[in-house]
Amino acid sequence: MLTTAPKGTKDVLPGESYQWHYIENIMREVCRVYGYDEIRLPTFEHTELFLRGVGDTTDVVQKEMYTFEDKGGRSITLKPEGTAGAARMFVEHALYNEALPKRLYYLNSAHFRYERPQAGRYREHHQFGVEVFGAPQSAIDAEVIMLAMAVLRRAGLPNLEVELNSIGCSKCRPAYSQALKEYLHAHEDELCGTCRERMERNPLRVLDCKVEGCKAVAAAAPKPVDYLCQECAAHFESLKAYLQMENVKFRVNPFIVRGLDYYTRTVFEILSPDLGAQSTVCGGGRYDGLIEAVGGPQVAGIGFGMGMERLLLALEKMNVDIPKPERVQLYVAPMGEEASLAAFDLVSRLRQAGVKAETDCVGRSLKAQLKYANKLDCAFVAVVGSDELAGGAWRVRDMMGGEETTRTPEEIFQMLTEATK
RNA sequence: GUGGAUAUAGCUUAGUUGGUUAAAGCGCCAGGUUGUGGCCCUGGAGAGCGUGGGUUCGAGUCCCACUAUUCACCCCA
Repeated sequence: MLTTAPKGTKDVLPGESYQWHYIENIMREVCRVYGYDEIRLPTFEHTELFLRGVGDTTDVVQKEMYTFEDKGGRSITLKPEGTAGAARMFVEHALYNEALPKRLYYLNSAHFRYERPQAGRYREHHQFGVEVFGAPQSAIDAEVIMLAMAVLRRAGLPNLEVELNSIGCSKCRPAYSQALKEYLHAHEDELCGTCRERMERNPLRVLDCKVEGCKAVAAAAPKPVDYLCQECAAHFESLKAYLQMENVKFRVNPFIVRGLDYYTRTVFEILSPDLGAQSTVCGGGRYDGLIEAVGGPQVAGIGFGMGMERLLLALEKMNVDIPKPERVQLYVAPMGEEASLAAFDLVSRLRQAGVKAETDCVGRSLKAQLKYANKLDCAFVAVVGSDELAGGAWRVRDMMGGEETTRTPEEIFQMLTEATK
């Protein structure tokens, strides 16, 4: 117990952190080009925020939140998703008074959901995500989807599928809900137990039930797309036109409705079909009513979340080549105390000059040091003993070929600092 | 929350029909010339077999429970 990480959590080991850096750099770089600014938000929020923002009928809120009372008697929840917190920040700091739209992103943001872990699903996972406030036009929907695709493509992920849907707005939703409920009532006996329950409260969710009987009912059910009001329909058409113009392949999937209540109009998912059961790498949509729901003015919003562990898992499954971290440029192998001091000094100078260098600090024999340097995959090893100290020239071994030259410490310093320039 | 699978050294595994001090490869450490790596050789450290019960003269090997891991459902990133 003591030496086991809690269920559903995962350590990033020293040999794998470079993979995170790889995707983080891509995310930052793509966001830079698209003009998105980074935000960092708290890991926990008042429980109330998620009840109001995400919706208290959703599975996420009802059964997956890590909620507890703090010592001051407040109900606190570790964030299960990122958008509600961003909306809260937007309202709290009155960012709607600044130039809109506000394009924002976050990464390595920890999210918590109490679920049974499995491949690509953790109780604590990290998301890269984007939120844009104050842009109701469909051009932003297209931009956000393209940004997500740009990140995934740059990371090297093949076989991506974009699935798109529109679930309408507060104007057209009631008529649709009505029609859907009537239809579902007529087919109630064909539905599974859960669907019969949620049919009243949250009928949309029946559409993506995976039970065979429900799938059959859902297949013939009224679709949100057929009930869109004129504005929503136009918005959706326009989004599709943007994507087509930019050659973003997508498929309209009338069954994606997403599990968070704040979505309006556009919802989308990006799938990596080779990922197994948890194939959604990225999911998001528009939330034009959320800012108001958390107490702000009426400001449109759209965003997505991308699972970083899932992206990494997909890259691994697809054997995507991630650039290895920089090797140690020089290992200095001293023999004797005096040599150790000289070695320490050269290494310090190299480090200050930005060269990745290392020397012995556990008193190993020369042979053992060379073995160690070999394991580290060092480019060069410099050997210093009493002879070298006396003559002023150290032996420098190229670990690739094995050939040795002699150079003064100053020459070694020059050689390596030149190389990094 | 539901269902299935698995649980032996740091890692990957072997452990015959239950029977002496639990085995191998990799990795780690040290040697194989008194100052030289990657190959090879030798030696060493390291598990008492997930935990707790039970059956038995005797269990890593059988039974039960628990826990953990894992895959799928559900949900979602």
